[in-house]
Amino acid sequence: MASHPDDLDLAGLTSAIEGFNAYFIRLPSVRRLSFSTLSVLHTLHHHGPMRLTALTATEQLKQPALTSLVAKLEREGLVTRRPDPRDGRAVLLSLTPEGEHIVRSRHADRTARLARLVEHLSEEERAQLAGYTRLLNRLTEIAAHVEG
Amino acid sequence: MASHPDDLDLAGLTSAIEGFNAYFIRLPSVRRLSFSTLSVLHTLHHHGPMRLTALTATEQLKQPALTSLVAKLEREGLVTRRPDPRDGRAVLLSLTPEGEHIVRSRHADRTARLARLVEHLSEEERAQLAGYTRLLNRLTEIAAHVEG
DNA sequence: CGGATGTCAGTCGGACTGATATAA
DNA sequence: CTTATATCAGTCTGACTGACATCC
Repeated sequence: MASHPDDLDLAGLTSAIEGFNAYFIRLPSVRRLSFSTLSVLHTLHHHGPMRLTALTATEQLKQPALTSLVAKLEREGLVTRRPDPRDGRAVLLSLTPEGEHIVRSRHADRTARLARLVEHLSEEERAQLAGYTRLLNRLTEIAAHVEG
Repeated sequence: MASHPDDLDLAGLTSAIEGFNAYFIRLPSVRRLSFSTLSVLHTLHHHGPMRLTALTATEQLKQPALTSLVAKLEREGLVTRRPDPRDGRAVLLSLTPEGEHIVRSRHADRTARLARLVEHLSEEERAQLAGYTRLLNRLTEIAAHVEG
C-alpha cells in the first residue's frame, strides 16, 4: 500500500535543508568579502541594474548602511553607480565585469563542491536528484509570490 | 528512451539551491540575534556540549571572538559554561533551556513557512518532495566525510 | 509643500591581531 | 619546556539611529 502524499514530513525536510545549508553556505573566499557584500553582488547579478532603495527591500540593511557599503564596493571596482535618467534623485547600481566575475566564480566553486559529493551517490540517487532543480525553482517562484 | 543519468545539470541545481536559500535563510527574529549567534546556537543544539576550540572549527570565528560572544550569550542566559572535568584548561559549552527554545522556535518558523509554500504544489510535486529529505541527509553525511 | 531618495554625523557592537595566564 | 586552551587589550569594519540635502 503506497504511502499517502500527506506523509510529507515538513519538519524533517526543514531539518535536512538546515543541515545541508550549514555545509553549503561555507565557502572560503580568497578576498575577504562580508556576507552583506556577497548578498548585494548576488542580488545585482540576478536582478540587473537597480536603485539603492530597491536593495534595502531584499538585503537586510537600512539605507545608510547600503550607501556606505556601495561606496566601498565602487572604490573597489565591483559596482558602478550612475544617475537614473528617469529620476534625478535616484542612482542605478550595476556590477562591473569584476563584480560579475566574483559571483560567477563562487557559483563555479559551489558547483565543483557539489560535483564531488554527487560522485558518491548511486545512479538511482543521481537520477532522483536531477528532478529537484525544477522543484526547487518552483518553490522559489512560489515564495516570491507568497511573500513580498 | 530515458535520459541518461549524467544529464544531471549540476550548475543548474547549484543555482536552484542558491536561489532557494536566498529566500529560506531570511527569517525575521523577534530578538536581534547576529548570524554568528544563531550559528553557535544551531551547532550546540545539534552537537551537544562542546569546548570553545571545537566551535572555532565549525564557526567562522577565531578564539577571541568566540570568547566574547560566548560570554555575552552566558550573560543573556542562552549558554552555560562549566569546566571540563577531564581537562582543566577547557570549558564545556551547552545550551540553556532558553537557548534550546530559540533554536526550536526558529526551526518551527521555517517549517511553517515551508508549509505555506508546499500548499501551492500539486500532489505529484509533494510526493516528489518527500523523497528529498533522505537525499539531502545523504549529501550532508557525504559532505561531513569528504571535507573535514 | 509633502513624500521619496539618497547622504552625512555620531555611536555601538562584533571581529581581528597580538600578547598573556594557566593547565596538560 | 613545549603545546593547547582560553582570555585580555587595542584596533577597525560595518551596521544602526537621527538629521539633512535634493529632487519629484
